[in-house]
Amino acid sequence: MTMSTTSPKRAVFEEFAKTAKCLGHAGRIEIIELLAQGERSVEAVAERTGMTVATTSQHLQTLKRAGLVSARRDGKFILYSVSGDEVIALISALRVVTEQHAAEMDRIVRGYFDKRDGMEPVSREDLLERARAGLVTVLDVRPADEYAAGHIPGATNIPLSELEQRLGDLTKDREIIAYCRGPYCVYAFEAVAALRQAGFSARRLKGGLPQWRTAGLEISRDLT
Amino acid sequence: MTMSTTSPKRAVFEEFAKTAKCLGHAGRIEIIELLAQGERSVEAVAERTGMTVATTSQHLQTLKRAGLVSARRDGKFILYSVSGDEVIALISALRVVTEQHAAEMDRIVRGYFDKRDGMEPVSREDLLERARAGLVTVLDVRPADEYAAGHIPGATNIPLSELEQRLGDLTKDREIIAYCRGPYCVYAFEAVAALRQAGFSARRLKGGLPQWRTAGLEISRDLT
DNA sequence: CAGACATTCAATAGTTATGTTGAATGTAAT
DNA sequence: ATTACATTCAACATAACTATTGAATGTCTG
Repeated sequence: MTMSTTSPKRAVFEEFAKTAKCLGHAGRIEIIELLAQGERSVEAVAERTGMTVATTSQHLQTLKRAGLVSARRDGKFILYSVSGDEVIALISALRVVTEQHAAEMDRIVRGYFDKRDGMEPVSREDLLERARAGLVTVLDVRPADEYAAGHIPGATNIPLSELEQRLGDLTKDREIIAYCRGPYCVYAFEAVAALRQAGFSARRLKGGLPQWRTAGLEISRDLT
Repeated sequence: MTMSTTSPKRAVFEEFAKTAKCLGHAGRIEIIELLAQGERSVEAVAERTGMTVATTSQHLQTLKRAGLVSARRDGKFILYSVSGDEVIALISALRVVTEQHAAEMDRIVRGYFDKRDGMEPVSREDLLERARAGLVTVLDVRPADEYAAGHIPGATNIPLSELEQRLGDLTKDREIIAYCRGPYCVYAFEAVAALRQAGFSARRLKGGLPQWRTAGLEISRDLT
């Protein structure tokens, strides 16, 4: 029953492996997470990640070959972006598995950040209780239009793309709880990482707005 | 703003990359898909994949180190199994991205199998119509207990683990449409691949039983 | 305890990935 | 055209991964 090395089945697995191999490099994952926030030029990516332009370009081409990112030309620049939501779902799944299973993860995160709060998300019940008591800032990091279409009551909206510039809008007095679209969305993860690096105490809501809605909890809406 | 090479952010990405690197090898992906069907000994995996026992053992240890598979001792044997459903979701996400984006994929699959039908799933509507006309065999490849708890009317149940031995139960006269738990379940993919290799005409249902249920379609149940 | 067997370890050679260099495209302005 | 600039290419040294071999470990059976 065992086929030769070039059995069709093996060839298919080989393709899967090629995709995975692309993600087997910290720099490339960082690039994808960056591009998940919006399209960027090679130089912009290089600057943000600290890699040289040539190296960045090569990584971007590797990602493009695997179909994970797409490129378009705009004048002198070539703008890269992630190819689709499935790619975001993929690295989210990667994140979930890594966080669940790699015990080292916890040690690294806890070593650098606050001892008490790791990457564990906050439950909806906890959020409601503490928000009512005024103990936390609820932060919606989705784009403004999605926020307008419906958000958790009392939540502040700062899209992830503007977070860095608007850190001054936030207070360090209360813990910040960030949320985005759902368990397969990276925005909240990114926001928490950025906020902690900036000295804030931050965690993310378990799930996202769709799950909040499903749980039958209240939603605010901006009238147009 | 650019931190040194050992910034906490980079360290986190490094962990993600470690997990992904594990999947960057066709043999290891094949192992995971095998173990997704049930726990197996090193030798059993080696035999099925055609790798030597030593090589298989090393791959299994790599997977274990990354938390993707777990091991337990049973007498002389060490039985490996996937660590959890998140792992299955991860490789399913990998599969989705690869199938969507890697153009090569199609060429490989179409080259080996029937020209007309690739990997595109069959819609619920198509399935219903053609099943009523007696044009297709609907195949439920989930474990027997899940089948008993609810299945598509008229579906035949052959759990994936028994499929190879029970190929004789199926007819080559009609196309076979396989389904399992849902878009994040690998069973149907596996079944279609196996059936095609055995000379059957086979495709998979888009989604799975939960989606069927959600769409408000009829479900049969075995009485206990 | 001795033998059989499943699995793992250690060392090695061949292969592949990575990041750096400096040069080569290709596009937009002068 | 010529210049400036963003990106890519090509080639190399270094590092990491892979499969093989034969030996070592640990568990059951008689």
